[in-house]
Amino acid sequence: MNNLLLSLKIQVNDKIYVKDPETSSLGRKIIQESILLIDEIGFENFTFKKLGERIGSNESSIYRYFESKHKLLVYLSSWYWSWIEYRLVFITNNIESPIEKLNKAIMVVTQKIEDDSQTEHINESILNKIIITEFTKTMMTKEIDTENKEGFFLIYKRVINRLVAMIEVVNPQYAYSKSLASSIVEGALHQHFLKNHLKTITNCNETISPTD
Amino acid sequence: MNNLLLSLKIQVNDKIYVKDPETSSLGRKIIQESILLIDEIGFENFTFKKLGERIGSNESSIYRYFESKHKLLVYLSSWYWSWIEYRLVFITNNIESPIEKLNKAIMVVTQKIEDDSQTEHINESILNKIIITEFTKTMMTKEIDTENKEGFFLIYKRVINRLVAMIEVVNPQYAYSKSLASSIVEGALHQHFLKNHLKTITNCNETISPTD
DNA sequence: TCTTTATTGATAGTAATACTATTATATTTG
DNA sequence: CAAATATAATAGTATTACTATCAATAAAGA
Repeated sequence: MNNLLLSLKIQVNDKIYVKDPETSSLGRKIIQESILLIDEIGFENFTFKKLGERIGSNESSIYRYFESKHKLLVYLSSWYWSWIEYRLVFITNNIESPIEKLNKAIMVVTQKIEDDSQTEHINESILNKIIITEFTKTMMTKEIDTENKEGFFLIYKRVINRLVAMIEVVNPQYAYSKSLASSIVEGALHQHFLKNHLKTITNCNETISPTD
Repeated sequence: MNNLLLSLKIQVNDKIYVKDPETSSLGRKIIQESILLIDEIGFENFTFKKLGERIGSNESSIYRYFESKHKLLVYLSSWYWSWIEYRLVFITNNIESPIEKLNKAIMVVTQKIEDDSQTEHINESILNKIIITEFTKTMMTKEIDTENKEGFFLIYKRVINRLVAMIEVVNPQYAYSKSLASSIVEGALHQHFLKNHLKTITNCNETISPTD
Protein backbone atom coordinates (compact mmCIF):
# COMPACT_ATOMS: atom_id res chain seq x y z
CA MET A 1 0.00 0.00 0.00
CA ASN A 2 3.10 2.04 -0.32
CA ASN A 3 2.70 4.86 2.14
CA LEU A 4 0.09 6.52 0.01
CA LEU A 5 -1.75 7.42 3.19
CA LEU A 6 1.16 9.52 4.33
CA SER A 7 0.16 12.12 1.80
CA LEU A 8 -3.52 11.33 1.54
CA LYS A 9 -5.80 12.48 4.31
CA ILE A 10 -8.83 10.45 5.19
CA GLN A 11 -11.84 12.76 5.05
CA VAL A 12 -14.62 12.54 7.56
CA ASN A 13 -17.92 14.45 7.40
CA ASP A 14 -17.28 17.69 9.26
CA LYS A 15 -20.65 17.65 10.99
CA ILE A 16 -19.31 14.85 13.17
CA TYR A 17 -16.76 16.95 15.00
CA VAL A 18 -16.64 20.43 16.52
CA LYS A 19 -13.00 20.88 15.59
CA ASP A 20 -11.11 18.60 13.22
CA PRO A 21 -8.86 16.42 15.41
CA GLU A 22 -6.38 16.00 12.56
CA THR A 23 -5.42 19.68 12.79
CA SER A 24 -3.60 19.58 16.13
CA SER A 25 -1.45 17.30 18.17
CA LEU A 26 -3.99 17.26 20.99
CA GLY A 27 -6.63 16.21 18.47
CA ARG A 28 -4.48 13.36 17.20
CA LYS A 29 -3.76 12.28 20.75
CA ILE A 30 -7.51 12.20 21.45
CA ILE A 31 -8.01 9.88 18.49
CA GLN A 32 -5.02 7.72 19.24
CA GLU A 33 -5.74 7.20 22.92
CA SER A 34 -9.51 6.97 22.63
CA ILE A 35 -9.05 3.93 20.42
CA LEU A 36 -6.84 2.28 23.02
CA LEU A 37 -9.04 3.24 25.96
CA ILE A 38 -12.31 2.13 24.35
CA ASP A 39 -10.67 -1.17 23.52
CA GLU A 40 -9.49 -1.57 27.11
CA ILE A 41 -12.58 -0.63 29.08
CA GLY A 42 -15.40 -0.76 26.53
CA PHE A 43 -17.51 2.07 25.16
CA GLU A 44 -20.05 2.20 28.03
CA ASN A 45 -17.28 2.67 30.61
CA PHE A 46 -15.37 5.15 28.48
CA THR A 47 -15.66 8.82 29.48
CA PHE A 48 -13.95 12.03 28.39
CA LYS A 49 -12.74 12.50 31.93
CA LYS A 50 -10.85 9.19 31.89
CA LEU A 51 -9.49 9.97 28.44
CA GLY A 52 -8.36 13.39 29.66
CA GLU A 53 -6.49 11.89 32.58
CA ARG A 54 -4.83 9.42 30.28
CA ILE A 55 -3.56 11.93 27.78
CA GLY A 56 -2.65 14.43 30.48
CA SER A 57 -5.25 16.85 29.26
CA ASN A 58 -8.54 18.24 30.40
CA GLU A 59 -12.07 16.95 29.92
CA SER A 60 -13.18 20.38 28.73
CA SER A 61 -10.48 20.43 26.07
CA ILE A 62 -11.80 17.19 24.58
CA TYR A 63 -15.26 18.70 24.36
CA ARG A 64 -13.81 21.29 22.02
CA TYR A 65 -13.22 18.50 19.52
CA PHE A 66 -16.26 16.30 20.05
CA GLU A 67 -19.71 17.12 21.38
CA SER A 68 -20.14 13.71 22.96
CA LYS A 69 -18.53 10.32 23.17
CA HIS A 70 -21.17 9.09 20.74
CA LYS A 71 -19.91 11.48 18.08
CA LEU A 72 -16.33 10.46 18.77
CA LEU A 73 -17.33 6.86 18.09
CA VAL A 74 -19.10 7.92 14.92
CA TYR A 75 -15.90 9.69 13.92
CA LEU A 76 -13.75 6.63 14.59
CA SER A 77 -16.18 4.48 12.61
CA SER A 78 -16.21 6.87 9.70
CA TRP A 79 -12.46 6.95 9.71
CA TYR A 80 -12.37 3.17 9.74
CA TRP A 81 -14.78 2.73 6.85
CA SER A 82 -13.01 5.42 4.91
CA TRP A 83 -9.77 3.55 5.38
CA ILE A 84 -11.46 0.31 4.32
CA GLU A 85 -12.85 2.06 1.25
CA TYR A 86 -9.42 3.29 0.31
CA ARG A 87 -8.00 -0.22 0.61
CA LEU A 88 -10.96 -1.64 -1.28
CA VAL A 89 -10.40 0.64 -4.24
CA PHE A 90 -6.64 0.25 -4.16
CA ILE A 91 -6.53 -3.52 -3.88
CA THR A 92 -9.24 -4.24 -6.46
CA ASN A 93 -7.89 -1.71 -8.93
CA ASN A 94 -6.80 -3.05 -12.31
CA ILE A 95 -8.17 -6.51 -11.70
CA GLU A 96 -9.90 -7.63 -14.87
CA SER A 97 -11.86 -10.66 -13.76
CA PRO A 98 -15.07 -9.58 -11.98
CA ILE A 99 -15.12 -12.65 -9.80
CA GLU A 100 -11.53 -12.22 -8.77
CA LYS A 101 -12.21 -8.56 -8.08
CA LEU A 102 -15.19 -9.43 -5.88
CA ASN A 103 -13.11 -12.03 -4.07
CA LYS A 104 -10.43 -9.51 -3.21
CA ALA A 105 -13.06 -7.03 -2.12
CA ILE A 106 -14.64 -9.55 0.22
CA MET A 107 -11.22 -10.23 1.67
CA VAL A 108 -10.74 -6.55 2.39
CA VAL A 109 -14.07 -6.07 4.17
CA THR A 110 -14.07 -9.29 6.15
CA GLN A 111 -10.45 -9.85 7.18
CA LYS A 112 -9.14 -9.25 10.63
CA ILE A 113 -6.73 -6.33 10.48
CA GLU A 114 -3.21 -7.15 11.52
CA ASP A 115 -1.51 -3.93 12.46
CA ASP A 116 -0.57 -2.21 9.32
CA SER A 117 0.55 0.96 10.96
CA GLN A 118 0.53 3.45 8.12
CA THR A 119 -0.83 6.29 10.10
CA GLU A 120 1.36 7.01 13.08
CA HIS A 121 -1.38 7.88 15.49
CA ILE A 122 -4.01 5.30 14.55
CA ASN A 123 -3.61 1.65 15.35
CA GLU A 124 -5.78 0.07 12.66
CA SER A 125 -5.73 -3.36 14.23
CA ILE A 126 -7.16 -2.12 17.53
CA LEU A 127 -9.57 0.13 15.69
CA ASN A 128 -10.77 -2.98 13.87
CA LYS A 129 -11.32 -4.64 17.26
CA ILE A 130 -13.44 -1.81 18.54
CA ILE A 131 -15.45 -1.68 15.30
CA ILE A 132 -16.32 -5.34 15.82
CA THR A 133 -17.93 -4.71 19.19
CA GLU A 134 -18.89 -1.05 19.09
CA PHE A 135 -19.89 -0.18 15.53
CA THR A 136 -23.53 -1.25 15.79
CA LYS A 137 -23.90 1.12 18.75
CA THR A 138 -23.33 4.10 16.46
CA MET A 139 -26.45 3.20 14.50
CA MET A 140 -28.76 1.43 16.92
CA THR A 141 -30.02 4.61 18.54
CA LYS A 142 -33.19 6.66 18.45
CA GLU A 143 -31.28 9.40 16.61
CA ILE A 144 -30.34 7.27 13.61
CA ASP A 145 -32.77 8.84 11.15
CA THR A 146 -31.63 12.39 11.85
CA GLU A 147 -27.98 11.42 11.89
CA ASN A 148 -28.38 9.45 8.70
CA LYS A 149 -29.88 12.50 7.01
CA GLU A 150 -26.90 14.55 8.20
CA GLY A 151 -24.64 12.08 6.43
CA PHE A 152 -23.03 10.39 9.41
CA PHE A 153 -23.10 6.99 7.74
CA LEU A 154 -22.32 7.98 4.18
CA ILE A 155 -18.90 6.37 4.05
CA TYR A 156 -20.18 3.10 5.43
CA LYS A 157 -22.97 3.03 2.89
CA ARG A 158 -20.50 3.86 0.13
CA VAL A 159 -18.39 0.83 1.06
CA ILE A 160 -21.47 -1.37 0.92
CA ASN A 161 -22.45 0.10 -2.44
CA ARG A 162 -19.03 -0.53 -3.92
CA LEU A 163 -19.48 -4.17 -2.99
CA VAL A 164 -22.98 -4.13 -4.47
CA ALA A 165 -21.59 -2.87 -7.77
CA MET A 166 -19.03 -5.67 -7.90
CA ILE A 167 -21.66 -8.28 -7.11
CA GLU A 168 -23.85 -6.96 -9.90
CA VAL A 169 -21.05 -7.23 -12.42
CA VAL A 170 -20.57 -10.87 -11.48
CA ASN A 171 -24.30 -11.59 -11.58
CA PRO A 172 -26.56 -8.86 -12.96
CA GLN A 173 -29.64 -11.04 -12.43
CA TYR A 174 -29.18 -11.44 -8.69
CA ALA A 175 -32.07 -9.71 -6.94
CA TYR A 176 -30.59 -9.27 -3.49
CA SER A 177 -27.20 -7.70 -4.12
CA LYS A 178 -27.66 -4.95 -1.53
CA SER A 179 -28.78 -7.29 1.20
CA LEU A 180 -25.98 -9.67 0.29
CA ALA A 181 -23.38 -6.92 0.49
CA SER A 182 -24.61 -5.56 3.83
CA SER A 183 -24.84 -9.10 5.17
CA ILE A 184 -21.28 -9.88 4.15
CA VAL A 185 -19.88 -6.84 5.92
CA GLU A 186 -22.06 -6.95 9.01
CA GLY A 187 -21.97 -10.74 9.15
CA ALA A 188 -18.19 -10.83 9.10
CA LEU A 189 -17.99 -8.42 12.02
CA HIS A 190 -20.48 -10.58 13.86
CA GLN A 191 -18.58 -13.81 13.21
CA HIS A 192 -15.41 -12.13 14.48
CA PHE A 193 -17.29 -11.28 17.64
CA LEU A 194 -18.63 -14.82 18.09
CA LYS A 195 -15.19 -16.26 17.49
CA ASN A 196 -13.89 -14.18 20.38
CA HIS A 197 -16.78 -14.65 22.80
CA LEU A 198 -19.43 -17.19 21.83
CA LYS A 199 -17.37 -19.93 20.24
CA THR A 200 -20.16 -22.50 20.37
CA ILE A 201 -22.28 -20.83 17.74
CA THR A 202 -19.67 -20.22 15.07
CA ASN A 203 -17.31 -22.41 13.10
CA CYS A 204 -14.74 -19.68 13.04
CA ASN A 205 -11.56 -20.26 15.03
CA GLU A 206 -7.79 -19.92 14.63
CA THR A 207 -7.82 -21.79 11.32
CA ILE A 208 -11.21 -20.91 9.87
CA SER A 209 -11.81 -17.19 9.39
CA PRO A 210 -15.02 -15.27 8.71
CA THR A 211 -13.56 -14.56 5.27
CA ASP A 212 -13.76 -18.31 4.47
CA MET B 1 -50.46 -22.18 18.51
CA ASN B 2 -53.56 -22.95 20.50
CA ASN B 3 -53.09 -21.15 23.76
CA LEU B 4 -50.48 -23.60 24.92
CA LEU B 5 -48.57 -20.68 26.41
CA LEU B 6 -51.44 -19.95 28.73
CA SER B 7 -50.48 -22.99 30.76
CA LEU B 8 -46.78 -23.11 29.90
CA LYS B 9 -44.47 -20.65 31.57
CA ILE B 10 -41.44 -19.38 29.73
CA GLN B 11 -38.43 -20.05 31.92
CA VAL B 12 -35.60 -17.58 32.18
CA ASN B 13 -32.28 -18.16 33.98
CA ASP B 14 -32.87 -17.00 37.55
CA LYS B 15 -29.48 -15.34 37.81
CA ILE B 16 -30.82 -12.62 35.53
CA TYR B 17 -33.34 -11.24 38.01
CA VAL B 18 -33.39 -10.49 41.72
CA LYS B 19 -37.04 -11.44 42.03
CA ASP B 20 -38.99 -13.28 39.33
CA PRO B 21 -41.23 -10.67 37.69
CA GLU B 22 -43.74 -13.34 36.72
CA THR B 23 -44.66 -13.87 40.37
CA SER B 24 -46.43 -10.57 40.98
CA SER B 25 -48.60 -8.08 39.21
CA LEU B 26 -46.01 -5.34 39.73
CA GLY B 27 -43.43 -7.63 38.16
CA ARG B 28 -45.62 -8.23 35.13
CA LYS B 29 -46.32 -4.53 34.84
CA ILE B 30 -42.57 -3.87 34.83
CA ILE B 31 -42.12 -6.27 31.94
CA GLN B 32 -45.12 -5.05 30.03
CA GLU B 33 -44.36 -1.36 30.27
CA SER B 34 -40.59 -1.63 29.93
CA ILE B 35 -41.11 -3.15 26.50
CA LEU B 36 -43.30 -0.24 25.46
CA LEU B 37 -41.05 2.40 26.99
CA ILE B 38 -37.82 1.02 25.52
CA ASP B 39 -39.53 0.92 22.14
CA GLU B 40 -40.65 4.53 22.53
CA ILE B 41 -37.50 6.23 23.80
CA GLY B 42 -34.73 3.71 23.11
CA PHE B 43 -32.60 1.77 25.56
CA GLU B 44 -30.03 4.52 26.25
CA ASN B 45 -32.75 6.97 27.28
CA PHE B 46 -34.68 4.40 29.27
CA THR B 47 -34.33 4.64 33.09
CA PHE B 48 -36.02 2.91 36.01
CA LYS B 49 -37.18 6.27 37.23
CA LYS B 50 -39.10 6.95 34.02
CA LEU B 51 -40.50 3.43 34.08
CA GLY B 52 -41.58 3.93 37.69
CA GLU B 53 -43.42 7.12 36.86
CA ARG B 54 -45.15 5.40 33.99
CA ILE B 55 -46.42 2.44 35.95
CA GLY B 56 -47.24 4.57 38.98
CA SER B 57 -44.64 2.86 41.06
CA ASN B 58 -41.31 3.63 42.62
CA GLU B 59 -37.82 3.37 41.18
CA SER B 60 -36.69 1.49 44.28
CA SER B 61 -39.44 -1.08 43.81
CA ILE B 62 -38.18 -1.87 40.31
CA TYR B 63 -34.69 -2.43 41.69
CA ARG B 64 -36.16 -5.23 43.77
CA TYR B 65 -36.80 -7.09 40.53
CA PHE B 66 -33.77 -6.15 38.44
CA GLU B 67 -30.30 -5.06 39.47
CA SER B 68 -29.90 -2.82 36.44
CA LYS B 69 -31.51 -1.89 33.18
CA HIS B 70 -28.94 -4.03 31.44
CA LYS B 71 -30.21 -7.12 33.27
CA LEU B 72 -33.78 -6.19 32.46
CA LEU B 73 -32.83 -6.12 28.77
CA VAL B 74 -31.09 -9.48 29.14
CA TYR B 75 -34.28 -10.77 30.72
CA LEU B 76 -36.46 -9.46 27.88
CA SER B 77 -34.09 -10.97 25.33
CA SER B 78 -34.07 -14.33 27.06
CA TRP B 79 -37.83 -14.29 27.20
CA TYR B 80 -37.95 -13.46 23.50
CA TRP B 81 -35.60 -16.24 22.44
CA SER B 82 -37.35 -18.67 24.70
CA TRP B 83 -40.61 -17.78 23.03
CA ILE B 84 -38.98 -18.17 19.59
CA GLU B 85 -37.60 -21.55 20.63
CA TYR B 86 -41.02 -22.69 21.70
CA ARG B 87 -42.50 -21.65 18.35
CA LEU B 88 -39.58 -23.23 16.53
CA VAL B 89 -40.17 -26.59 18.14
CA PHE B 90 -43.92 -26.38 17.85
CA ILE B 91 -44.06 -25.32 14.21
CA THR B 92 -41.42 -27.73 12.92
CA ASN B 93 -42.76 -30.65 14.92
CA ASN B 94 -43.92 -33.69 12.90
CA ILE B 95 -42.58 -32.35 9.63
CA GLU B 96 -40.92 -35.25 7.83
CA SER B 97 -38.96 -33.55 5.08
CA PRO B 98 -35.71 -32.06 6.48
CA ILE B 99 -35.69 -29.29 3.92
CA GLU B 100 -39.25 -28.32 4.60
CA LYS B 101 -38.52 -28.43 8.31
CA LEU B 102 -35.52 -26.14 7.86
CA ASN B 103 -37.60 -23.81 5.75
CA LYS B 104 -40.23 -23.48 8.43
CA ALA B 105 -37.54 -22.93 11.04
CA ILE B 106 -35.98 -20.14 9.03
CA MET B 107 -39.39 -18.56 8.73
CA VAL B 108 -39.82 -18.60 12.49
CA VAL B 109 -36.46 -17.01 13.28
CA THR B 110 -36.48 -14.40 10.52
CA GLN B 111 -40.07 -13.24 10.26
CA LYS B 112 -41.33 -9.98 11.58
CA ILE B 113 -43.69 -10.70 14.45
CA GLU B 114 -47.21 -9.48 13.92
CA ASP B 115 -48.86 -9.19 17.29
CA ASP B 116 -49.85 -12.62 18.31
CA SER B 117 -50.91 -11.69 21.80
CA GLN B 118 -50.90 -14.98 23.63
CA THR B 119 -49.46 -13.66 26.81
CA GLU B 120 -51.61 -10.88 28.17
CA HIS B 121 -48.80 -8.72 29.47
CA ILE B 122 -46.22 -9.13 26.71
CA ASN B 123 -46.65 -7.56 23.30
CA GLU B 124 -44.54 -9.88 21.16
CA SER B 125 -44.63 -7.63 18.14
CA ILE B 126 -43.12 -4.69 20.02
CA LEU B 127 -40.71 -6.99 21.81
CA ASN B 128 -39.56 -8.12 18.37
CA LYS B 129 -39.00 -4.46 17.44
CA ILE B 130 -36.82 -3.84 20.44
CA ILE B 131 -34.87 -7.06 19.87
CA ILE B 132 -34.02 -5.79 16.37
CA THR B 133 -32.35 -2.66 17.67
CA GLU B 134 -31.36 -3.51 21.24
CA PHE B 135 -30.40 -7.19 21.31
CA THR B 136 -26.77 -6.76 20.28
CA LYS B 137 -26.32 -4.36 23.21
CA THR B 138 -26.89 -7.19 25.67
CA MET B 139 -23.80 -8.96 24.33
CA MET B 140 -21.49 -6.25 23.07
CA THR B 141 -20.16 -5.35 26.50
CA LYS B 142 -16.96 -5.91 28.45
CA GLU B 143 -18.88 -8.26 30.76
CA ILE B 144 -19.87 -10.73 28.07
CA ASP B 145 -17.47 -13.51 29.07
CA THR B 146 -18.56 -13.55 32.70
CA GLU B 147 -22.21 -13.27 31.81
CA ASN B 148 -21.90 -15.96 29.21
CA LYS B 149 -20.39 -18.28 31.82
CA GLU B 150 -23.30 -17.52 34.11
CA GLY B 151 -25.63 -18.71 31.36
CA PHE B 152 -27.22 -15.42 30.36
CA PHE B 153 -27.20 -16.34 26.68
CA LEU B 154 -28.03 -20.03 26.90
CA ILE B 155 -31.47 -19.79 25.36
CA TYR B 156 -30.22 -17.76 22.43
CA LYS B 157 -27.46 -20.27 21.79
CA ARG B 158 -29.97 -23.10 22.06
CA VAL B 159 -32.09 -21.53 19.32
CA ILE B 160 -29.04 -21.27 17.08
CA ASN B 161 -28.09 -24.87 17.82
CA ARG B 162 -31.53 -26.14 16.94
CA LEU B 163 -31.12 -24.46 13.57
CA VAL B 164 -27.64 -25.97 13.26
CA ALA B 165 -29.06 -29.45 13.82
CA MET B 166 -31.67 -28.95 11.09
CA ILE B 167 -29.05 -27.65 8.67
CA GLU B 168 -26.88 -30.67 9.34
CA VAL B 169 -29.72 -33.07 8.59
CA VAL B 170 -30.24 -31.36 5.25
CA ASN B 171 -26.52 -31.35 4.46
CA PRO B 172 -24.24 -33.32 6.82
CA GLN B 173 -21.19 -32.36 4.73
CA TYR B 174 -21.60 -28.63 5.14
CA ALA B 175 -18.67 -27.34 7.17
CA TYR B 176 -20.09 -24.00 8.32
CA SER B 177 -23.47 -24.92 9.77
CA LYS B 178 -22.92 -22.97 12.98
CA SER B 179 -21.79 -19.83 11.24
CA LEU B 180 -24.63 -20.18 8.77
CA ALA B 181 -27.20 -20.53 11.55
CA SER B 182 -25.91 -17.58 13.55
CA SER B 183 -25.70 -15.51 10.37
CA ILE B 184 -29.29 -16.31 9.44
CA VAL B 185 -30.61 -15.20 12.81
CA GLU B 186 -28.40 -12.16 13.30
CA GLY B 187 -28.52 -11.24 9.63
CA ALA B 188 -32.31 -11.23 9.58
CA LEU B 189 -32.43 -8.88 12.56
CA HIS B 190 -29.95 -6.66 10.79
CA GLN B 191 -31.91 -6.60 7.53
CA HIS B 192 -35.03 -5.68 9.47
CA PHE B 193 -33.08 -2.80 10.94
CA LEU B 194 -31.79 -1.62 7.56
CA LYS B 195 -35.26 -1.88 6.07
CA ASN B 196 -36.48 0.53 8.74
CA HIS B 197 -33.57 2.95 8.73
CA LEU B 198 -30.96 2.52 6.00
CA LYS B 199 -33.08 1.56 3.01
CA THR B 200 -30.32 2.21 0.50
CA ILE B 201 -28.21 -0.75 1.55
CA THR B 202 -30.83 -3.46 1.63
CA ASN B 203 -33.26 -4.91 -0.89
CA CYS B 204 -35.82 -5.50 1.81
CA ASN B 205 -38.96 -3.39 1.71
CA GLU B 206 -42.73 -3.80 1.99
CA THR B 207 -42.76 -6.63 -0.52
CA ILE B 208 -39.38 -8.28 -0.01
CA SER B 209 -38.76 -9.54 3.52
CA PRO B 210 -35.54 -10.65 5.22
CA THR B 211 -37.03 -14.14 5.22
CA ASP B 212 -36.90 -14.15 1.38
C1' DT C 1 -58.72 -13.05 64.26
C1' DC C 2 -54.47 -11.70 65.38
C1' DT C 3 -49.74 -11.67 64.35
C1' DT C 4 -45.87 -12.25 61.61
C1' DT C 5 -43.79 -11.73 57.33
C1' DA C 6 -43.26 -10.05 52.84
C1' DT C 7 -44.07 -6.43 49.52
C1' DT C 8 -44.33 -1.87 48.11
C1' DG C 9 -43.85 3.22 48.53
C1' DA C 10 -41.60 7.42 49.94
C1' DT C 11 -37.72 9.85 50.91
C1' DA C 12 -32.95 10.76 51.20
C1' DG C 13 -28.44 10.26 49.92
C1' DT C 14 -24.02 9.11 47.08
C1' DA C 15 -20.79 8.81 43.47
C1' DA C 16 -20.38 9.16 38.75
C1' DT C 17 -21.72 10.87 34.21
C1' DA C 18 -22.35 14.13 30.69
C1' DC C 19 -22.11 18.01 30.00
C1' DT C 20 -21.70 23.97 30.11
C1' DA C 21 -19.54 28.20 31.57
C1' DT C 22 -15.90 31.07 33.06
C1' DT C 23 -11.47 32.59 33.59
C1' DA C 24 -6.57 32.13 33.50
C1' DT C 25 -2.54 30.67 31.07
C1' DA C 26 0.04 29.20 27.32
C1' DT C 27 1.11 29.00 22.39
C1' DT C 28 0.92 30.36 17.73
C1' DT C 29 0.64 33.66 14.00
C1' DG C 30 0.68 37.99 11.53
C1' DC D 1 5.57 42.13 19.98
C1' DA D 2 0.51 42.28 19.97
C1' DA D 3 -3.44 39.89 18.94
C1' DA D 4 -5.72 35.91 18.28
C1' DT D 5 -6.29 31.22 19.31
C1' DA D 6 -5.83 26.98 21.91
C1' DT D 7 -5.57 24.73 26.16
C1' DA D 8 -5.94 24.04 31.25
C1' DA D 9 -8.13 24.58 35.59
C1' DT D 10 -11.95 25.10 38.19
C1' DA D 11 -16.64 25.22 39.27
C1' DG D 12 -21.18 24.16 38.59
C1' DT D 13 -25.73 21.71 36.88
C1' DA D 14 -28.96 18.16 35.91
C1' DT D 15 -29.34 13.48 35.41
C1' DT D 16 -28.16 8.70 36.10
C1' DA D 17 -27.61 4.59 38.53
C1' DC D 18 -27.78 3.12 42.12
C1' DT D 19 -28.07 2.00 48.01
C1' DA D 20 -30.17 2.58 52.46
C1' DT D 21 -33.76 3.42 55.64
C1' DC D 22 -38.21 3.43 57.33
C1' DA D 23 -43.16 3.59 57.07
C1' DA D 24 -47.43 1.76 55.14
C1' DT D 25 -49.93 -2.12 53.26
C1' DA D 26 -51.20 -6.48 51.99
C1' DA D 27 -50.98 -11.44 52.32
C1' DA D 28 -50.28 -15.68 54.86
C1' DG D 29 -50.05 -18.57 58.80
C1' DA D 30 -51.14 -19.90 63.62
